[in-house]
Amino acid sequence: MVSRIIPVVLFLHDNTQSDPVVKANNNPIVVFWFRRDLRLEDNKGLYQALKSGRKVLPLFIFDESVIDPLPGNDHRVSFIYQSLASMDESLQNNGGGLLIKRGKPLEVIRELLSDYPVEAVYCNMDHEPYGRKRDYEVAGLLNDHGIRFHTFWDHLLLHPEKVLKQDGTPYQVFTPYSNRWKQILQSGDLEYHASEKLLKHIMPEQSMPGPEQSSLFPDLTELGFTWSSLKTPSPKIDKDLIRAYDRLRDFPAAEGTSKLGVHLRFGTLGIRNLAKIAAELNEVFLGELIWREFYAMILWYYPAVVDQAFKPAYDRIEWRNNEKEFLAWKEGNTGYPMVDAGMRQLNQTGYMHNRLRMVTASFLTKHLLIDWRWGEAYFAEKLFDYELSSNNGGWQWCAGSGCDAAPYFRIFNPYSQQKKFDPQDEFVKKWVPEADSEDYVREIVAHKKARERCLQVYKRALEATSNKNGQ
DNA sequence: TTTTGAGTTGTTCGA
DNA sequence: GTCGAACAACTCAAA
Repeated sequence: MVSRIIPVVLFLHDNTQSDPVVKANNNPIVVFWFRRDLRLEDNKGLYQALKSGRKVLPLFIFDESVIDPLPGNDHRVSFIYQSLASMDESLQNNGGGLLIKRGKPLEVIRELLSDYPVEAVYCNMDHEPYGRKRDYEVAGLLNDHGIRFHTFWDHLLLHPEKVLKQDGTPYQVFTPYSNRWKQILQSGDLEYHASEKLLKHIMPEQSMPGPEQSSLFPDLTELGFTWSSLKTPSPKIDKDLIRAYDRLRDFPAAEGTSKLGVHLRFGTLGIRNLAKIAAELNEVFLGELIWREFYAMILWYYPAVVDQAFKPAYDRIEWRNNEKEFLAWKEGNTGYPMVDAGMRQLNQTGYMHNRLRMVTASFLTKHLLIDWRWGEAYFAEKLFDYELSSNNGGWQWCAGSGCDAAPYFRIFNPYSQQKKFDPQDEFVKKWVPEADSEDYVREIVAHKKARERCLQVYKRALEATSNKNGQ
């Protein structure tokens, strides 16, 4: 396996007392750019900005290239908007406010530089390819203006470059990664950054230029969106749930999972505090947080996994990709109660229980032989807590194509899964009430036949590859 | 350098 | 009903 390592550009400066290029008749300010860290508490980059000795202009940009393709009532946009509004309220109480813009980040920031005497821009780093490219370009722009760009590692606990094998290369197997990760974590990194205590350094709202004050914070409709009707899971950390996580997490009817993914994804909950609690209360729960870091690390070092199998051999699988069957899967009409229950939960709530994510993903890739990329894209569209690295890692794990993936002959039996993890049919009945009746749709494929077909197709693809490589 | 043990979440078959 | 082995072979990680 050839490592496809892309160059890393870091701007980790602690020295904020540099010589700024500022406009003559104005006091220089610094900008804090919120992205996926939508909270005022324990926000590392914000903390550093507030400690810079300058007034801080808090900024959020609705990135057109991200939100334009989304449907008008996208629940994630509503969630972001709501989170911004809540931060804005707190900032108002401190005499400031949040500046909201819609556009292309590079252009918005270029414009900002002409409106404000910006001395430096602060933000927390992004681990995804798009965000890294965006920040690289912004860094270039700021550099051209002699403006410093201070970025901090906040979204994840450990930077991918901190958890490496002894030979300096990244891990590809979870368990040793996890062991090393825990080892390193013990030596710190959970420090609290009390950004919320420093809000007096926020720029007073009256000194923000603009035609009208109200234009600083536009309505959701002005941004081209309407409110989503879906419910937002609470960001509250439920300690009892975390204590019981290893016992209850596999039973979807038990609601034994935290549903905090969405808050980690948008940063409405800080990872440091959660990891601290997890480390104290439940090893298995902590393990899930480490999986999140593991897949982020994989995406960091192997960005090609976004559209390629981590194990190239798996890109030779002859997917059937039947559109009708894909539609039946999406709508939760496969005739397999466990699969349909999961898909309907996703469609109706924007969430799917982890156990069901595996069952439905295994069914799509192995029973229906539909390309994992199709399923991944559908989850990306629907999941409230969608995060590229975790979603991609999970799908490639299920399809067998990922690093440290499930062996391809491990094909979930939807009925065994139901019997084991929903023994009273509680979850299934909730989402597929007609499952027992004659109205229920017939099985789209017979399990045994589909299983054998999958084993054949996978085997053929993998043999073909090893032959081609001359063994 | 070589060796060795191990690797998220499962299923099926036959004794 | 229960239990262990087979399923496939490979690559990783560390000693």
